[in-house]
Amino acid sequence: MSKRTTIQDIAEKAGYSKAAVSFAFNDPSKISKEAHDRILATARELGYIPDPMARNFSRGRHMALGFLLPQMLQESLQNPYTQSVIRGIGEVCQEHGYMLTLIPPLHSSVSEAVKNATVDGLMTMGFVLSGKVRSILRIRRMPVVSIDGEADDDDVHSVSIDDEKAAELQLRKVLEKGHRRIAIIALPDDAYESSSIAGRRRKGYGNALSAFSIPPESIIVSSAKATFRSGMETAGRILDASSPTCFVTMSDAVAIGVMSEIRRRGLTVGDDISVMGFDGIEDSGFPCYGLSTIAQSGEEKGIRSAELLFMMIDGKEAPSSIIIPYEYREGTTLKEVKA
Amino acid sequence: MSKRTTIQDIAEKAGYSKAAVSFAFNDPSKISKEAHDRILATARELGYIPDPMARNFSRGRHMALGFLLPQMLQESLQNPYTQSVIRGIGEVCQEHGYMLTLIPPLHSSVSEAVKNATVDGLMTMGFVLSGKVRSILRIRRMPVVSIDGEADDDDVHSVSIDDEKAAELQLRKVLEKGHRRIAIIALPDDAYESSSIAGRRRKGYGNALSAFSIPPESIIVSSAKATFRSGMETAGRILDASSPTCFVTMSDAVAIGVMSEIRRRGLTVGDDISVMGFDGIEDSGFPCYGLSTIAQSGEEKGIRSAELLFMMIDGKEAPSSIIIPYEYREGTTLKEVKA
DNA sequence: CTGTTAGCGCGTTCAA
DNA sequence: TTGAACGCGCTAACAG
Repeated sequence: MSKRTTIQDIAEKAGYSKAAVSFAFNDPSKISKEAHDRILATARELGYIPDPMARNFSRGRHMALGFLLPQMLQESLQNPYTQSVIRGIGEVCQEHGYMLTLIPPLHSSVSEAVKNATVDGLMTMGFVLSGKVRSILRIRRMPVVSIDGEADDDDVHSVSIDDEKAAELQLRKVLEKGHRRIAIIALPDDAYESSSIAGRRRKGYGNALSAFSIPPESIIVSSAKATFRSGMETAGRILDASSPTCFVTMSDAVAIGVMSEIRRRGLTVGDDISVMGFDGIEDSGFPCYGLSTIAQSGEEKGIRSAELLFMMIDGKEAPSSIIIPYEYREGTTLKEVKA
Repeated sequence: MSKRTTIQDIAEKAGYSKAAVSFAFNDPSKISKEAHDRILATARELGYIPDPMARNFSRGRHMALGFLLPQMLQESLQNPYTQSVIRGIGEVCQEHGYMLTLIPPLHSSVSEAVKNATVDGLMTMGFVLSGKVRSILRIRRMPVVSIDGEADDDDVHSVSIDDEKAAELQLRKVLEKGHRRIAIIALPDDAYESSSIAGRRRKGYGNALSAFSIPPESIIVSSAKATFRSGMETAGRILDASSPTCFVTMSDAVAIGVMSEIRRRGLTVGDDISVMGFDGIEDSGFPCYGLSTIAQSGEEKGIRSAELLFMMIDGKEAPSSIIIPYEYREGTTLKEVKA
């Protein structure tokens, strides 16, 4: 197995210096057309492609953005909403000539992963960064954008919607339709903190309830991972034990699971039991069978996050927090409660 | 903005050589416990983390596998089957302490992307690598695994099922149920080649048809991208123009779209029109409402591919082609044709 | 066994 | 157009 062809080999064979070869590939205007031609011809002949890692190393750039995966690649990637966010990020990366690196916990450790990540910036979605991880990021001077994360933070910039208000709107719509036997399926609090997305939305639910003078105790609240299956299972458990007139979920994926379980039991979504989702994954081409939901553009979140990250990487002034819009999307799964 | 802390700084401050510092992080057994402690303490104090890029550069490894995205990040990532493959890859990466890099066409060029990809190996799914790309890969000595790609190839190893046989089985099941007015929705041929996945499966369909002595002309064949939306639209067009008793698709995503369109028209899947899928995405937690399908494990494909890649990276002997099993999965969407 | 020296990997880029 | 320094950590060879 012969050694790789290096810039040196080309320089020698072509009769120029390493610098000239480098220019031939990066800035032909700095050398003569003749040199340029000769060098490229030699490169083609010997089969030479500048080693991207060496290149990145000397330029001090990785040409990749990282997406930090909290735990299981499994769950996160299963959610169509996450996918649309990734798609948004991917678009921006592509424009900038960047790659997108998925970073799973390295040997089960997020901090190890962050220590070793060869990326110019990092994004995270919906989970609270531990102090340890943040300190590593600070030492590495790595720009971070937290999607759906804590809003006000010195180091970590964020992109999100106003989750409290959005959740309040969501529940208001349900209450306005007369529902009182409501089952809320929240996202798991990844921390017990109220700064988490689930915490903020719960607060919004509280606001809606008190606006309608409804005691929080009358509402069934459980939580489920943002997957279809988890939605099915949770709905199953709830329906075994009680009979809500409406399910309110914090994610469309869960809502779809709930709907599927409702149908499995021979009931009709909408007429028998109402369902309210959150995310608006129909936008990403996913069939949602008329799911009523709070729509927020995952793609836009991804785009804005990546753009934010690139601003930081380029040393430009960047807003510490971006709030994107949301809206109630009327569907056919939320109906007036039966008398 | 002060400079990053380097191994040099730690060496000086701790009173040891650079080598000692390096050992402290990589192979503590080569130095005394005392030195180890002092060095790590100093590192913590000054805020030092070995630069992963420099590390990778000197070790000659990227610690990342690449997943080449043919065109739009959009479509590929939208398909639950692709996701399950990625999940499989992710698992293996995690075990090996590797990252997974998604590689979109760089500035719209796949070859540019491949030239610049900082990964130790590459995977591709369901599309034929151009000669140009292959030559780049050869020059870069980059191991490649093609998932669902060409089977027999010198450089490119592959992981797939026996698509021809699987497709034959799929159509046989449909024919056995008495269907004759059949609409096949194939995948687009990404090349006009019969070596493509769509080509191989079409061949299988041909075999099934001739086994039943049915003229191929009596079958409606169209093609659609592997997305829900595309499935809906294509089904819509077909139903506007004709009335098949059964849809046969090359992907569950399309099948789900078809089912959704059938329902939208007030018809019942199974009783009015049968639907047959391909992939078995239910395994990945996706609600498929009893879709009859040819199941192949995406996760296993991902796992085997990544493992294959790691063998090649480690210079071990690796099989040039891996065939994984598939099976017909009976559901409720394929029924006996009405008399 | 502990620790050091020195050179390497491969392009990039500045001063000449 | 080029020589030489540089980026940063790894590691073979060697000395105490």
